Amino acid sequence: MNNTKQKIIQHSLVLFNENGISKASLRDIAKQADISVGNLQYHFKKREDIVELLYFELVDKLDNITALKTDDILKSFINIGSESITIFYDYRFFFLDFISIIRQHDKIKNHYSELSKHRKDSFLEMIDMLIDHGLFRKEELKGEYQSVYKRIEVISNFWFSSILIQSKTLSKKAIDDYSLVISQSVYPYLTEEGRVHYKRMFNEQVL
Amino acid sequence: MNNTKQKIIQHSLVLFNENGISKASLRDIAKQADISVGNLQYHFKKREDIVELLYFELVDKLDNITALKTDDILKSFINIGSESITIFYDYRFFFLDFISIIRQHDKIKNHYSELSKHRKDSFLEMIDMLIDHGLFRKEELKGEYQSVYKRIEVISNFWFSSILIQSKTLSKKAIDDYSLVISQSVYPYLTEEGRVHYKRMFNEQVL
DNA sequence: AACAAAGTAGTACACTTGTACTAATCAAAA
DNA sequence: TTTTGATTAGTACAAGTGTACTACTTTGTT
Repeated sequence: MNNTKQKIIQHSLVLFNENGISKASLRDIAKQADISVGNLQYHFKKREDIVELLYFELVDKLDNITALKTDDILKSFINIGSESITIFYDYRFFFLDFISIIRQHDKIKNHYSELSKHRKDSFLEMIDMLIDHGLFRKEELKGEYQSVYKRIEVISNFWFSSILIQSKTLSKKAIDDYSLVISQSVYPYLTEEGRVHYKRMFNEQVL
Repeated sequence: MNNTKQKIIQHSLVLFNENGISKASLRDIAKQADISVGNLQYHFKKREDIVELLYFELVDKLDNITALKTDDILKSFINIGSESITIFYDYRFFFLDFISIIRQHDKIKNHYSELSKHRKDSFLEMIDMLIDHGLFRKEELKGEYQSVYKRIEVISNFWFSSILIQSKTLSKKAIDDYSLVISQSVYPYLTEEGRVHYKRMFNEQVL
């Protein structure tokens, strides 16, 4: 990608993450990237093109999460979550402005919808494997693990928003907090054997 | 409250809920309420005053959730959640624009922060009661129920946002979906006796 | 009836925004 | 070297926004 173009999206990302998309005017971005507004417009015909490009950058990075095939399947299950949220953090503007973006970009909306479906399928597949390995218990309610996924989905999409509501700023600590909350949310579904693994992984103090 | 003022906030709420705060200009609101912009400005010096007033309306309604002291304590536990989310729905603009509101209104941010703390305390008290009654199991991880609350908090705050990401519009069905997801999220913490109650309440098909 | 206060309408202004447009500069190929 | 196309800067404009301001109308009190 062009050097200038690179500079633009790089600085856009910073501005977006800091104060939200709506607070970053084209003039702000141009100034930050140390180029003229005319130049900015030359590279991005429409303002929203920047957002789209950043979104698909995010998607790319998510696609490249390798399952990290450890022999410990529970560990890689948890790892995928951690890696995802780490990428989310880098593009947090997207999640902080989720609704307004979705309302404006049908393309992004549709794409993310599809992406979520895939992620859900992968999740459920992984759960099946974990059940087969005797680490997770079987479903006791109808659609129980779908419901588990739904919860994790909401929490991951809006974790940073949730943090920002209560604290002044957002830091990388939010990533670890997320991992803790998610792993704890999964704990009750573990079998005896699964809990042994869990304990080993987190050195969690089981009461 | 004044009749005109009432009309303003009523129509503001509709517009806000439909397309988000940022898409509702003062002229839009005035037009919708069938008054002049001048008149609108007479009643609300600053645009943000409307938002604040609506927010405190929401808070008022939340305060008035009576515990509905059924003899069934599990039922009233679930009921509080349902009633909350029903009120949330009426003021959904607030949750759909959560971050931008928070960024703009320190007053609201601080207030909601406090409110959340109270809600958390109430939640944990209720859990203690449920444990005492033998319906919930004891904590097995450190801060386990705090983590449960955190999850419920995020999900309730961003449930409607989450729905809107995937579907075209928002309907009251979202309320029931929420109740299902939340009750399922609590199920694994129930004791044997608790699960009997649960089954009775929801006629849930336990596999 | 008179009058003060509250309520209402309409206009105007200053500011910001996205973006269209033109001219200047640069890079590279012929 | 010339020339062509890509890149950059700067200016201008139209639209929309919040809000200040003035004048008119209604209401209620004395």
